[in-house]
Amino acid sequence: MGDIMADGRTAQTFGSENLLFLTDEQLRQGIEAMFFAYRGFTADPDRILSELAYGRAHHRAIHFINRAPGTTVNNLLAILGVTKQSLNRVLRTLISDGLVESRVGTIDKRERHLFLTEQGQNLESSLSDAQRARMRTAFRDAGPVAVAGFKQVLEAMMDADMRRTHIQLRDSTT
Amino acid sequence: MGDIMADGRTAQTFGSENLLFLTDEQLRQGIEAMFFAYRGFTADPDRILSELAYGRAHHRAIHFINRAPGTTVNNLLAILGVTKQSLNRVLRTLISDGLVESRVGTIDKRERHLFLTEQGQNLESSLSDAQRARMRTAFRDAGPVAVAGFKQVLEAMMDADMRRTHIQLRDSTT
DNA sequence: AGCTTATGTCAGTCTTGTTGACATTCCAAG
DNA sequence: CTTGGAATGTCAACAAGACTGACATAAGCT
Repeated sequence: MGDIMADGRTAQTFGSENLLFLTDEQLRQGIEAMFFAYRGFTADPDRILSELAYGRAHHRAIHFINRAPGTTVNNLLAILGVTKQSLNRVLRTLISDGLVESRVGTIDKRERHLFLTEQGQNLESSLSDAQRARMRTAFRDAGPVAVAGFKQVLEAMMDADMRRTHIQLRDSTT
Repeated sequence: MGDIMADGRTAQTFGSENLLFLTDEQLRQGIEAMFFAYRGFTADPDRILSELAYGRAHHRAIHFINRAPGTTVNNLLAILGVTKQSLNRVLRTLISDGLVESRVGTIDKRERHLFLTEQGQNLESSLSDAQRARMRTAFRDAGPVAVAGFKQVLEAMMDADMRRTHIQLRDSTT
């Protein structure tokens, strides 16, 4: 359809042998690699979470509250890309379980600023440790050049607003 | 915890400046990059699917049936990593909607071999086109070296059995 | 003949997402 | 000062897609 040639190469392939890595087959392999890798990426924290009756949504909230302590609900909403009702259900359980603290804003009292309690930080650490251990092994096995390429491709794959959020988080902690 | 040093570097960091990309901060950035990129990765097909009352589960089934036509239900189960009840629900709708055909095996009549109908192939194409378009742009922007690194890290991140499945699929179509 | 395998199906549960409606609180503009 | 809108929270209902457990059927294997 459209730009697909009969032999399965894209139009860009012609005129430059450097672009042979853009065959449909190469792209499909990239797609499958993302699928299988994401499974591995989430497997370790998922195991820990399932024992605590929490899910991935709780992990994501905990991760980004840890990353940007004092963030508002609205800000977290934008990062996570879910509805406030969805996030609220997760936050409610985390707050009532004593993992997250919600403080009314001093400047704007409508806003709630979110922080991890000590207990929340402990869970964050154990989830993060598991995920980082896998990432560390993968990075070490692949080497620095591969890691640079990995990040480059991932950033190019994001939506523009997510790329902005990602870069902002990245640079704020470097 | 455990191997985390006070300054946030991992134990491996010491003794080799080449391994500075393994700081906890670098690993965290990798984790977030995966999260944001995966959102972009699924965004385009998700839009198409939502108009057809299908979800990601249908997409995954269609993708791998297209990739390995004639595959059995059991085989697909292993690739997708879900329960047969979960997969069956998806397959039932796809078969009754005329996108997938299920043929009783000739050698082993217990097995069902799965194929995309012409209609199924059409949907696969439009989903795949959308996803490949994004992947193609990302690959082109990042360049061949980055793409090689990207694939290398993703493979290192997979569980061993998923890596086997991935490599098997990759080599069977090259 | 009996055990195992492959598949399908029914019933129930859980997480996580959705929409819609409505209340509260507060800032800011008229 | 009042009113409109923004930020937040809550309730209710619903759907997708994962899960477990149980059971049925057919076919292959020993």
